[in-house]
Amino acid sequence: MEFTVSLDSPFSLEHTLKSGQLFRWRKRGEWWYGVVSGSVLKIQQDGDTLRCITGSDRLDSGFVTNYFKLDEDLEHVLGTLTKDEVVTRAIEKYYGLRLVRQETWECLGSFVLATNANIPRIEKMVAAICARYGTRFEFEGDSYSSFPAPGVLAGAAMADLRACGLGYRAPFLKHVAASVADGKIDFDGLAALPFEDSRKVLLKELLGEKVLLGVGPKVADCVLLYSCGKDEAFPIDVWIARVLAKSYPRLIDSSLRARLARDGKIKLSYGDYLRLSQSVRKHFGRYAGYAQQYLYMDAREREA
DNA sequence: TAGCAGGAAAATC
DNA sequence: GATTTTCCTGCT
Repeated sequence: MEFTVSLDSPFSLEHTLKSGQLFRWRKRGEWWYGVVSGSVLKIQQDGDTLRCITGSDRLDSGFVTNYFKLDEDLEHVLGTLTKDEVVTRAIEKYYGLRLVRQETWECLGSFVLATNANIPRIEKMVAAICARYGTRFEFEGDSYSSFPAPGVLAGAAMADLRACGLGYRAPFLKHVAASVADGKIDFDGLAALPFEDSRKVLLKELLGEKVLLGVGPKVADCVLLYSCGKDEAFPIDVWIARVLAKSYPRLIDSSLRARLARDGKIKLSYGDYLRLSQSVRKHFGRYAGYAQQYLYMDAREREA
């Protein structure tokens, strides 16, 4: 199926797909190829038009609009952020970068793998579990695999999971997959809850047993921001922590600031994370997640 | 709450 | 080629 989507709000496909939210997009020639919802979405931006070619009728213009959140007025969103030189420069540089709305299970499964790994490695791990456990299909003569269903990963042998290069993350992914397969997390309900409540759901325990092993506040924030439309979520990873320490010290409470100055290294305890997260969300406002994504992109590109 | 381990691969030296 | 770092969380 082939169609176009006209943009009436700023959008940069390139910045969005390279911003570290998604792990399954590759550029070949002028086209971006992604496996989304079990089919290939092939897409190219030409000014204010998106050209799309898909392998499934389900991936129509409505789907694309929803996936890239094109219904969200980016100018308005960025206008609400509390500006300063640092975030203003990042926004100018990567203007059009948008948060996406990916499928919650895939997002959760992917970010469980993201602990202590860099992006090339995460992409490799995700590709490996898709190839090993996903459903294979063809598009334009090439072979692709869907992101595996939770029930499939829940039933996977630990040794096979480890063989995908997951290391110590293998048992976490299996556990999370089993919880999801057993319906212990109400994904649909998440979007309807206030932000802090939705995060509590992802971090919750039942009968003294953690429901989602390997999911702490950072991963929870990623899931809520990238798949549940919680635009106020502000995931704090090592890159963002460095940006905050360098450019936003006044958002960091004195105790943490003192420890940062003392040992230089940035390690956030659970309590540190929640306090800092709240402080930063209060500063940037209800679309804080957009500020986070622009700052993250800028910090990473600067390094490269 | 603080300290540490965890597995493997990428970055860096 | 060795060492350090890596979009962190769980356990004690």
